[in-house]
Amino acid sequence: MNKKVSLKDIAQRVGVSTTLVSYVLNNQKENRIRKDVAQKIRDVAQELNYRTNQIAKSLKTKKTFTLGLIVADIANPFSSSLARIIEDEADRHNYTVIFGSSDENPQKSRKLIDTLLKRQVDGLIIAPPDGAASQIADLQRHHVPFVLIDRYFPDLKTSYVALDNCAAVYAAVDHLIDRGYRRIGLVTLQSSLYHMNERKRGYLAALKDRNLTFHKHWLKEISPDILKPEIERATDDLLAGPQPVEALLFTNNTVALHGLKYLQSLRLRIPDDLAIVCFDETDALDLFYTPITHIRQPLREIGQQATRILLETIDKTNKITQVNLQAELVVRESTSQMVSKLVHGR
Amino acid sequence: MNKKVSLKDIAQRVGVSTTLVSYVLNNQKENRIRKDVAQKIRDVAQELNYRTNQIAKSLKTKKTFTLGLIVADIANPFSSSLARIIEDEADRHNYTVIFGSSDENPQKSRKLIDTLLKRQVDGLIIAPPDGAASQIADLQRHHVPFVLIDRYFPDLKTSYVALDNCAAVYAAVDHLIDRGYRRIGLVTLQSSLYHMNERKRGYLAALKDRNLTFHKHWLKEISPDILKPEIERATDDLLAGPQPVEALLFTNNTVALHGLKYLQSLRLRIPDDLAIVCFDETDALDLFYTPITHIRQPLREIGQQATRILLETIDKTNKITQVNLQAELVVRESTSQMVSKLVHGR
DNA sequence: CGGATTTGTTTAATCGTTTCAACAAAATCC
DNA sequence: GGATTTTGTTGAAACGATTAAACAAATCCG
Repeated sequence: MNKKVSLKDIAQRVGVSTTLVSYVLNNQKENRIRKDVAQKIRDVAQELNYRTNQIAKSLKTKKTFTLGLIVADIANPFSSSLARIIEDEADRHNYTVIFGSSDENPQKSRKLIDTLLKRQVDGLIIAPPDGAASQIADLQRHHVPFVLIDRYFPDLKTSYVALDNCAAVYAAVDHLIDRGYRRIGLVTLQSSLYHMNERKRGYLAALKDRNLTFHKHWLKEISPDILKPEIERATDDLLAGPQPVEALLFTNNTVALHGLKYLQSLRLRIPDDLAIVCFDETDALDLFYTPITHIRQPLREIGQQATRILLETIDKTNKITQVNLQAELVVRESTSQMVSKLVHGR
Repeated sequence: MNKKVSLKDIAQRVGVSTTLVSYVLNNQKENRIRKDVAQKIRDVAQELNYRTNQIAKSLKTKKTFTLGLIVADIANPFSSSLARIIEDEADRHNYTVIFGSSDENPQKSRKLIDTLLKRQVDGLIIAPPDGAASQIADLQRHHVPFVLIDRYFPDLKTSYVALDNCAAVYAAVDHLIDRGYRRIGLVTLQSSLYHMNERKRGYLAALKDRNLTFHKHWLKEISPDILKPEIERATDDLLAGPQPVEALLFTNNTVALHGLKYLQSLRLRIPDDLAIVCFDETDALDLFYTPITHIRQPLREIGQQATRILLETIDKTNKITQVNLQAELVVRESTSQMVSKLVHGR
């Protein structure tokens, strides 16, 4: 690699001090510096193809203009869409983003936080995995600027931008009931994360408020490690017996994807045999033969707000901001008014 | 934010020099340092929750252990899957990744390269957009370690890891012909990027080698800016007239997604009305009602090799490595043996 | 005209590390 | 027992920038 050009090189070439070069290239003390000297410096900088050493600058100024982003898995469209929005929003303020995937694993998350802090990121945007509460509390104790996204810990008074998950699922289940479905199943992930519990809570609350008795075998909690087989078994279960569910709600995009694939392979007709609601919007949903009713998270809003809040926190340390956003229920044909069963069933 | 703990703080607390602390924490001069002093230093470091300031370290050592990654769009599953593989591979060597999306825009790409170099990344992995050849040549001229992925410039002697795109499409078209299809359309992106041309070349070569005359209206080149309407129009075109195409090949995942959505909305039966091959593998494909024959890129291989080559380049400057990988044609039902038309047509 | 002010530039310290060279004290050698 | 080597530690310069303070020269002002 070519020796890199430093302020000193420019200074020598022009015959001035590095201080002066620094002032000129940072547009400081403009009224004090002779125009011709300034121009000369700029010219030489250009000519030598000078590029600020941001590392040196950061060391001195104690600011890296870098944000750390921890998502569950950057390969998951939910994470990567969010990452893209955050990237753009950060860029708008001249920040760049270092990212890492925690794989829902608190050890990895801890290691990532450590790595990012060693690199002196100015702040963190974190989708914390299950079991990361103590790490987050630590961050707070050390006054590291951060914002949680997607998930948060209700016991911890931290900034976050998240969805009102309970309301989101409540609305979806309510909609199913409106459309005539009574036996409604929920396929969700085993997790003690608050946001996942909220989804469960919304489901139960909606059933209760509409006076439907809940049967506990309608609620399937899947181990994230053996997702695919468990989803298939859960689906089989829900559809078996004399009283199969009439509608099914998948509580995130991964579960939905595997679930839909399986339903496809069973040649089930949606919504005639089974109504479907999915959490999260993915390109994939569009390719399913029946357009799928789904819960759309305001990703742009989440990403932008999180970035905005983080940048504010970085600037003036104090204050905590908590944002709860509402999901949108996008109604499609997978939850059309239930007719067939009415005809047959009564 | 709490004042951060530095080597000096530890040194003062223990009553030794920062030099000694540095040696201990970096496991240097182990045989020279008294065991009890070393232990004391480690204890205090732990107690104060010391975290190396990687910025300072990097400034001194001229190594950031950071890779810059430039993809077209991190929100695109192709990019994000690759990003994830690169992240893991980098992590295995204690590197972290800063990323940016170029949106296929050479200005953005130039700006990203600049930003990343200012941050003194040790090397770059780049999927260069159309029109970025000169930027890449510049990098080379300045001996910046980098590897291109997915795309490259045949005129430039740079390291890259890419697919043999010509062979990939050739095999797909060959397969279609084997299965009895004769009128085969190609929907691709307008682009002067070599890899896209190669896809076109593979298509034409396959037709030629099998003695099928090519009709130029079978080849549709879409403007990336107005993707959706143009794909729909192209599809309409290809299916119109007395001699509609019998098979269609979409040359990347975005085109495929929009194309399939549109075919879905037309209620076309795949493969009876039209056989389909898609470039790239996505989760989305699995939800289409007919399993889709597709060209699978060896993403893991691409990401791992690119990272490996980059790290090698960083270590011992010289040598250029060019890797051409073969795609795999995953045959599914969307290209079943053509029967219907045979019956009707003859 | 001479002191005060303004103009244009430089000196030097600093950020938190690393690392070479120096050094005192202890151990070894002849 | 004095010279030499080894052991354990420290001083100081350096990385490439920023920035407060100092300073010389030019200009102003009464």
